This record gives sequence, structure tokens and C-alpha cells, in this order.
Amino acid sequence: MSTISLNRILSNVKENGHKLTPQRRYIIEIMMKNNQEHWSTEEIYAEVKKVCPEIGIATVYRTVQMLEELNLLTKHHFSEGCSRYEFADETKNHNHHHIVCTKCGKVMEIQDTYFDELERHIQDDMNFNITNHTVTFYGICEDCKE
Amino acid sequence: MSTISLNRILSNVKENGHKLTPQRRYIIEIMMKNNQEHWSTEEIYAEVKKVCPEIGIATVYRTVQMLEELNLLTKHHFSEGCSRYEFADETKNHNHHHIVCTKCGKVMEIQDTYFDELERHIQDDMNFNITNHTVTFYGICEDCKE
DNA sequence: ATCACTGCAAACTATTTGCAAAAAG
DNA sequence: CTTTTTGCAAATAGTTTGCAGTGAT
Repeated sequence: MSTISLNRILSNVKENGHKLTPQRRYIIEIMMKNNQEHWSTEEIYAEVKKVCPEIGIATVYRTVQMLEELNLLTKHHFSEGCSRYEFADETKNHNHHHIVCTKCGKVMEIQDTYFDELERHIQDDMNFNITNHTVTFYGICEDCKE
Repeated sequence: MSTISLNRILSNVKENGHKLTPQRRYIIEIMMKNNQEHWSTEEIYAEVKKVCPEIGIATVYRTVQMLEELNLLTKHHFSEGCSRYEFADETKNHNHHHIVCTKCGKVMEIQDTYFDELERHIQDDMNFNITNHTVTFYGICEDCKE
């Protein structure tokens, strides 16, 4: 699954006329390999630097931006400071729930289709004390359709 | 309703040991009076400046931060650039849906309790082309409870 | 009169951009 | 060989902070 997805990503990048540089490979591989789901740019940078010390953070920013434009990455704005990225997985996409700790900022993921009961389950099963939630839809509004 | 809430906010600020300065009054009044629901700091600043030209943007930042700590304002991270604030209304809170145009950044609000059907309704009734959605729960995680 | 609050400017953090050198195709 | 991409450093944008003066209670 991981390998299949990796190849899918890599060929998608090439097919869209982008070059496959070592830096881009490293970024994609590390983001997919590691079990941490939601990456900040700093985290990606630090991790890639271990294996490719010459990389600059601008490259990380440009790469995630490119991947987002190809709809391969999803950008999240959970809380303060920085955006976080995760690979868009079509199996779970568009039905995508997150729980965010307002104290430590940790982001956890839930994959469920129910919703009203969901909250109770999170409280009970995950021992997560929900204080608030937001549901946000992204899209193109009436005025912006040309 | 507007007046009741305004007084509620103002006394809440005082009761918590904070002083009611003209700047704070202006910020609260303007945010409540205007029909625009989701305010960026720049927008608040520009609006207050019309009636109180000497205000500094740091005061706006400090005020919304204070109001957020009192749980009077809710902070949102809809998309790029800046946070947006709206008054926490207990009647609609915790059941709070937003639609965000990814082209112009406009934020619109929906007040509904249904959810699965909701998306279809937004598409049809509001002529808003949904491309993605996120559901985010905020709270305190297991590790952070002391 | 006291202590919180303000405005200003400087500091800080996340992100973007210009550019010359490097490298992918 | 051409055109994209890179790393660096400088620029930008949003937000925070230090500080001396101001003002609410």
C-alpha cells in the first residue's frame, strides 16, 4: 500500500511535468514512510536534513506547495503557528476527522462515518475531552464561478 | 439580542478583572454591530481606526487574545494568512458549520443540525461547489490531563 | 495613587521571492 | 543544451514583546 501510493505520487509528479529531484524524493518518501500523519514544514525539513543535509527550507516549502497544487497533499490549519500537511488518501478523504489537543497541539485522526455519536465515542474511547468542534467545507462560492 | 449580548460581554470583561478601555469597547462594539461574522485582526483594526485613529494594532491583538481567553471569542484558522475571530454564541456553538471559498477566502456560516444531507443542501441551496471538508474537534488529550 | 493598558518600534516566526549556480531530462 | 530546480539570503506578512507614558478604577 505504501509502495503503491509512493509510486503513484512519484509518477503523478513526473506526469505533470515536474522533475524528480532527490530532494523531492526524500520529502515524499519520508512523509509517507513515517507514521506521523500531519507534518509541519519544519518537521519535514529536520527529517530530510538527516539524509540530505544540504537541503534548504525553501525547497521544502516549494515542494509541499507543488504537491498541494497536484492535489496530492492536503493542507491543514489546525491551530497556531504553522500549516500541516498530509497525503490525500482518496479512501478516507472527504470524510476526514481530526482531534486536536489545545494544550500540546497533538493531532490525532479518526476514521468514522457516523457523526452525532462520534463525539461521544471520542470522549469515551479515546479519553479525549472535547471542548469544541468545527466543521469546515472548502469549495468555490457562487461569486467565484466565472 | 445584540444589546443583551453586548452587555454580557462588557460585564464579563470587567468581572474578570480587566479594565474597560475605550479601545476595548470599540473593538467589541464594532465586532458585534457589524454583520460580518468572521473578523481578521486587520479588519478590526481598520474599522476601529475610523472612530479611534490613535489605536495601535498591538491593542487589537491583545484584546482579541484576552477575549479568547475569556471564551467570549472563538478563533478560527480557515485558510492562509491570518486567524479570524467571531463571538462565541452559546446558542449555535458546538454545532458550528462554515463554508470557505478557496478562491476569494469568503467565509459563510450555516446553522444546521443535520450533517450527511448538509453537503447536498449547501451545494444546491447556496450554489457552493464543495471540493473538500474537514471536521475538527478541539479539546484536551489523554496525555495532557494532569 | 496604583497598576493595568496603550502606542510605538523592534523582535520574532512562518513563508515567499530573487538570483546565480547546479542538475534533471 | 535547455529549462527547471536548488540553496542562500533578503523580503514579506502576521503576530508578539519591551518599554515608557497614559488612563481606568
